[in-house]
Amino acid sequence: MSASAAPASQKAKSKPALPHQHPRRTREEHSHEIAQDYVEIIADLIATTGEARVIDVARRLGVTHVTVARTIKRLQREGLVTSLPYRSIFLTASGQKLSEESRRRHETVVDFLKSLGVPKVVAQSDAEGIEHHVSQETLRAFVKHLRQRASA
Amino acid sequence: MSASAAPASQKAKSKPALPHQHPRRTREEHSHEIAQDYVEIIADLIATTGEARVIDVARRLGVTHVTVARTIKRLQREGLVTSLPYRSIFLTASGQKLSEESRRRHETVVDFLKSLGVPKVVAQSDAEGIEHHVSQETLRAFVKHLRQRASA
DNA sequence: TCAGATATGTAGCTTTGGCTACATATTAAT
DNA sequence: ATTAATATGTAGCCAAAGCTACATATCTGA
Repeated sequence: MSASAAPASQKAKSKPALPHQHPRRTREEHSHEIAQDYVEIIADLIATTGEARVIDVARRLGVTHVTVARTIKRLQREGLVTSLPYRSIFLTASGQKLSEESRRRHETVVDFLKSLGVPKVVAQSDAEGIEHHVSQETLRAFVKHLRQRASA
Repeated sequence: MSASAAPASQKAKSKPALPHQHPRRTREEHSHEIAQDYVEIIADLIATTGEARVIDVARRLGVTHVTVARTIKRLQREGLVTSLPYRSIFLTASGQKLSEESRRRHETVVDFLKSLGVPKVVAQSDAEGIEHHVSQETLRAFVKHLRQRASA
């Protein structure tokens, strides 16, 4: 066997230097997903309980307060939240914006899945993972589908 | 302001000790997603070029060969692949199984998105992220939708 | 008020998934 | 058969996200 393989169907030569079809699941993407989860949760906590505390976020995510505290620092660095020692967490303008976008997207995905007959609980659960990977185009397709359903 | 917040709507007291609604995006889940990506790519490389080399996997993922080599070691530890120094990578029985499941699921998601009118390229791209978060139930709903479409 | 409960912070460890730089093996070509 | 190109491996760095253990601050209730 050669290092480059003797291509069967593909093309012919060794390394056609294919442009990597997808940079994809980079570390960065992942941490951005986490950022979205955080701002979504923070916004929700503020809306429903009046404020967002580290411990609440931790409970929601099922991680320890230490993890949350450290991540909050990162989000602060990135300008999404503000926080002071022993105080509750606030969203900056851009954090607000991101949380709203995320929430809207999240809801669309949930509604869409439910419209397919997926049980509510499952839809909510799946949406949390799916929402981060739905492009504008796909989201629009979801909305279109929902509208068709609605008008039918 | 109290540490526990004065709940508005939620319930009442401070920390109702809500069971964390979702363990979710744990580190483990993430590395499992990566495992699936790897076995999918490895299976595809074997199918299309005859063998899977570290460098090919690296090109497909858009990462360096070092990252791939280390991850392959992990997958080997986990019993999904076998590999020997300077040799190509093989899937174990369970690696095979996982790759097939992943591929099937991937294809279903792509077909489903396309059936919604999402452009092929976008569907493929989105599917890569979405496929890891689609539960059995949701997948079944996708299939059902596809069948209805087909018979319509 | 002050003591106990709860929340937050800090130190430090682990694994994972990125990377560069450099060494070595393998393959391919002359 | 050597050499040059390519692939693989190793060492070691980084950041993120998880953890436990322990210290400190804040809040609440008696």
